[in-house]
Amino acid sequence: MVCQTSMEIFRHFSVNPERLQKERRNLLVRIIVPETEEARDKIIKATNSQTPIPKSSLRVTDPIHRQIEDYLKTRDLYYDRRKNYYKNEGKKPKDIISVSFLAQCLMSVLMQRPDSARARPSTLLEDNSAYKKLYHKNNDLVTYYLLAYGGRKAEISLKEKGFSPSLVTNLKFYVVYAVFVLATETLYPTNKKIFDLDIEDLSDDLITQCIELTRGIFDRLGATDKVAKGSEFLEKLKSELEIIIDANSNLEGCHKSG
DNA sequence: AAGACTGACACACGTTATTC
DNA sequence: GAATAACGTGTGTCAGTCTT
Repeated sequence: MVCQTSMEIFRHFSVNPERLQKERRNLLVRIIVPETEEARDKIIKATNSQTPIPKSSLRVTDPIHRQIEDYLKTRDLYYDRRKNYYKNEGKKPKDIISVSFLAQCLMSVLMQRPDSARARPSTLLEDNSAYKKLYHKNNDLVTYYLLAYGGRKAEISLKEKGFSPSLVTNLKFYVVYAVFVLATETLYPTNKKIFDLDIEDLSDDLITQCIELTRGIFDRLGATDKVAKGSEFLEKLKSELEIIIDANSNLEGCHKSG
């Protein structure tokens, strides 16, 4: 890709200005200034189609991803639609949300598939019906923000608690799922339910509770990669979450009647 | 049953932080 | 300010699982 090449050349001569004198090679560059963002993305898509690129990464030219990027930016999260764009802008890694990470959070919560998010992240995105469900144009952008925010917060929390890198990857999407289940009080959180949430609903306490819950089940099942990729973990987690939800709603019932 | 596909892992490399 | 340590990133291999 030309922008990548030109970027590298610029960096090279920025670091080594003296080499500019000796350099005699030429490079033909065609500069196109698109009128709109849509046109720009079409060009990217067309020029990239010469060399095969996985479908999932080409999807990021869909309008919905630009909308997500624009929205997250207003909340100080940076959606890495164009790889390394925000890194080059000097944004902090913890504020940069990769396309695949958001996708994994989405499938964990909206499709209740943390196992797939952990083990087979791109497979689901290749499937058109799943993709359309996760990135439906009617989904409110707040939903994407809350999922990105909650996902990143869970990830950071796991790291801060000193969990090993592999344990973090094995647990994080289950934690994200659990957090949103308890926050929305349903095993099957929808866009609508998440939309009604607030940042404060995704508290440190809730995340800690979910980390302990998932960790406990994971350990009991053997704490291996296989467990994190399999289906039993999710089943156990769901049934324990259901018990907690019931207990919470009974508690509320008592408060209201009493 | 085979092939596709995944993340973990190890490693090399470059950048940033720390120390003296 | 240089030397060193710590950290982060990219790449390739590998074992294991899921899909067909």
